Amino acid sequence: MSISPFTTLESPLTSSWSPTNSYPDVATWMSGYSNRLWPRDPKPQLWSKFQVWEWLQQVMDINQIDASSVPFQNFDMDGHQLCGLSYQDFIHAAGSAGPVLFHSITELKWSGQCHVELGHLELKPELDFSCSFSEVSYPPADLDVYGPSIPPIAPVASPTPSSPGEECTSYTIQQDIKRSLSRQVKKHNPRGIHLWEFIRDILLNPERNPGLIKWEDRAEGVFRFLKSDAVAQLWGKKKNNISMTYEKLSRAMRYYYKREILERVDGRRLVYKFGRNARGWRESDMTRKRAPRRRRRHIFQFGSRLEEP
DNA sequence: CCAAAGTTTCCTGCTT
DNA sequence: GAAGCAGGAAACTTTG
Repeated sequence: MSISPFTTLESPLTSSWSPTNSYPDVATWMSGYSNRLWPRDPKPQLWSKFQVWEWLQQVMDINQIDASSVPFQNFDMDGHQLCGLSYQDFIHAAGSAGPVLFHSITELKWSGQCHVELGHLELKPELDFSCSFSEVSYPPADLDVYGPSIPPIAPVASPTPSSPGEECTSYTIQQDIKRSLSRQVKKHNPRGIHLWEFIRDILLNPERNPGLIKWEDRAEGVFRFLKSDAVAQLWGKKKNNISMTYEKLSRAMRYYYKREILERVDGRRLVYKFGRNARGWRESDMTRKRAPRRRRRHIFQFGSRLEEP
């Protein structure tokens, strides 16, 4: 059995997520993935690349931002590099989600241990924040690992302009966050992450994939379930549905054929292939995103977005 | 309240 | 015979 590097991470839910705990390695993995454990190192400057990704995913999950709208590969950096990014860098790297991410990391840098949940932001009533960000889609038991809610953005947000004369006031950041979230949350997204995105994220995160799914043909997007029941349990945990089975999960997968998110792979059990409407799984997507367009202070390229199909 | 999207659940029949 | 696949049908949850 492969032991995930997150064995040391503890979660109050790890021992209770499944009545039988039939997949301890999965449970361990889950403790970091969907139980929303914040990276334990309170100083973001000390985060590993993986912790940066974890932070990224959690900020987007919590604020119900469509994960596919932010190129994770633009954040292929450790915490030190992340903390060096300016407000404009975040805009370039994450587009409309940039203000939210910038605010989150700014809070973490200053507070050392808290993270931002937009539902707790003290926004002016006249801003007409119609979306309910306090309504997170995770069990309340998960929330206590986050620590206290964050104070208002204004006193601590202190963006670093990328160039002289580039002013970023807390007011404009707050406006950006408002606009960003208005755009993001309007997208119809019934229950958070989609199944195919969940599968894709497992495949793209080998560090956290303890032999659940593997690529059969990386270039063609062909993959195979190694532990179908474990993946189903994981998906069920994600959706707060303990009765999820591979049979049900596979039915949902088959619905993707019609939408060309998946293509049929005949004659091979547990094998699927990403279709033309699946985004963000190609290696070429990632390498293209990293190619520098112009000289910047940091080694990563900002500004490109994942292609829409 | 309604419609739509995206599953979830159940089912029958077929294949490996 | 078990496990998986295929797809119809209905129900369900969430969002706009």
